[in-house]
Amino acid sequence: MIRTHEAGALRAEQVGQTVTLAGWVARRRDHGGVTFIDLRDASGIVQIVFREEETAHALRNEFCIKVVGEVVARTEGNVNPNIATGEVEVVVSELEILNTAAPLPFQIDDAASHGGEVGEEARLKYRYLDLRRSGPASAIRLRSKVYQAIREVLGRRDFVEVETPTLTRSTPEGARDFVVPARLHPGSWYALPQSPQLFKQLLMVGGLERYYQIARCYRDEDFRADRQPEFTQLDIEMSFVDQDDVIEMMEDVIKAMWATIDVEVATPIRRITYAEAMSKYGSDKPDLRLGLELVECTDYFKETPFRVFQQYPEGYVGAVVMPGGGSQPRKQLDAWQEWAKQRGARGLAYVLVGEDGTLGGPVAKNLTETEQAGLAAHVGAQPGDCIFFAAGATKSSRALLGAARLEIGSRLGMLDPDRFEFVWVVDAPMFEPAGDAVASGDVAVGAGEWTAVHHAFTGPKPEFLDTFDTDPGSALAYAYDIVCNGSELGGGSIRIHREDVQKRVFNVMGISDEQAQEKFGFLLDAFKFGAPPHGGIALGMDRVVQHLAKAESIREVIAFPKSGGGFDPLTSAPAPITAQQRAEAGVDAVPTEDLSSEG
RNA sequence: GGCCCCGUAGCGCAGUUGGUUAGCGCGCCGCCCUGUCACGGCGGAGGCCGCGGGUUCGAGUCCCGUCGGGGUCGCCA
Repeated sequence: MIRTHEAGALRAEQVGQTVTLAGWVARRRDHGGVTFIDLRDASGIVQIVFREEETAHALRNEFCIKVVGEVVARTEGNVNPNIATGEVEVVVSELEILNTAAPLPFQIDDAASHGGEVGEEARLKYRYLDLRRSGPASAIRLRSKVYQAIREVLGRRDFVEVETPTLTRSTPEGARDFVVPARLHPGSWYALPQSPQLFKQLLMVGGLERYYQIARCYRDEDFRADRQPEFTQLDIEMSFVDQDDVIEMMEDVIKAMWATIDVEVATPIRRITYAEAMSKYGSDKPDLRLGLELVECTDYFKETPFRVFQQYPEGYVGAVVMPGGGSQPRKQLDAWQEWAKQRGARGLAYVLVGEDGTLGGPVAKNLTETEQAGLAAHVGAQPGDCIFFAAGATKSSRALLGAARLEIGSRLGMLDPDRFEFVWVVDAPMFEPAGDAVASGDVAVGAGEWTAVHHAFTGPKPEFLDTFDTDPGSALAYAYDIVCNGSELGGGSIRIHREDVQKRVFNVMGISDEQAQEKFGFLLDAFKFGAPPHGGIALGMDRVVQHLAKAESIREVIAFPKSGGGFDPLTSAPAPITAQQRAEAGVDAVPTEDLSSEG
């Protein structure tokens, strides 16, 4: 080793020792006769002192240096309590510049942040410099700790870590695939996996029984704050298990992951049904740090003269209360209307509850006296509150109220970032009408009236085994999602392990036997050979670590993330290729048959 | 694909109802300084105001387009 000690590890115990340190110049304070430099390495910072004028003068920020010197105690009054090594300093006797540094595109030292936060564009372009900063560095280190925790738990439980192909064929998650030309088969393409879904099921057929993988997955979809085109899943599959077994195992993993930030997750984690989540929170991933349940009002306004609320019995009227919202100025209430319009709603009806209990706002006068009299009690509003309403189609109205609920929570500062509220959302429907979910036919799996809510390999709950194809609308899936603070960390299901059941599911989705054989023949074949009952789960690790790091974006917890449009600001990928590369890759091969109509 | 916000010095930002020489902080360069730790002092360099067009006597500022970034809805189970 070039060094004998780590800079951040020096304490009073080392006083008197001669040490060799190596690291970066974090900051310098040149007094002419004496120069102080904060030397930074991965372990932290220590102040080193140069007594001779000449040596230190040439040093600049982020020079990589090696020094030999004696650890001395700082005199009283010179101790710096702000750093871990503040009781000592190293008096340098030898300096070696290992590498100089060009002027920096932005400042690295934490203390320099008073010059302003560094923009993300600059940070990502010079991510290797960004990673020298304490915040980004600790996020990446946290991620590593979390992975270790996962491997410890799953190793202890006899899970087998298996790698699956990343050059594979298009799988049916429903997102757009990234594709890779196959040089040896011009006109044919690999797809990058959206998840190892099919492979992990095949591993169960293969008798592995307990599999996991920290797997890179790829989906060619538009960007969001919590999405990247390549992302990482903790992918798990188990044989001979029930929903409760998967959940129990996952809770153990979650406990271990949150223990890395010294948070104890209480288990068992509560469970709510999909139906309950939708009706109470207007979301399939409710944020339970917040009470503020939606209140169904369809019946309440059964005979209302107010046209907007005349939804009984087919439509929906619901409400959510904003505590203390009754005193919002008109301007703010108008802003809510804008907010709702941006979400595609016509507006957001509201009623203000006065301090004396009388109702105000433009909607109130349209309600009957009886309706007015009982309203506050029905929705649980107190004097001084504001009641927001949505009316119309159930799904979109609840979604609007659910979003309003979160907006209220965030405006009122009710979403404590240090709290973690977990919940399992279970009993989701197996299918939804295809028209609901599928706007663009190119990503639709199957051409039927129904599409899988989870994915096509999710089994029905046992009680729907006989009826799921005759009455797809009411069948519940044997699936579960783990949600934390309104963010879906992951989900899974008990899979179909029988060929006949799988074919019936494909049929509901409008996938013919021939098409199924063409796309998933290898899976159906596998099921013929004593496939065990199995199920599993996948967690989005970028989101998990984002939560643990309390980061604003998943980009913060990815070493080299992409920016909008899938562009990598560091390498400038994607980039054009040469004509020769095109020719060799077979990108321009003319397909002999057109598969576009198959879906 | 729709909508919203942002592009001004290396970085973070300000720039008034359009007005003549575009500022501030940090950083950078030089000199000074023996106890600083956000060291300090003096001096200095550094700008196609994202790009293209338009309006105007005059555009960083207004209009149109375009590119880049961020967010959001669609989409992503």
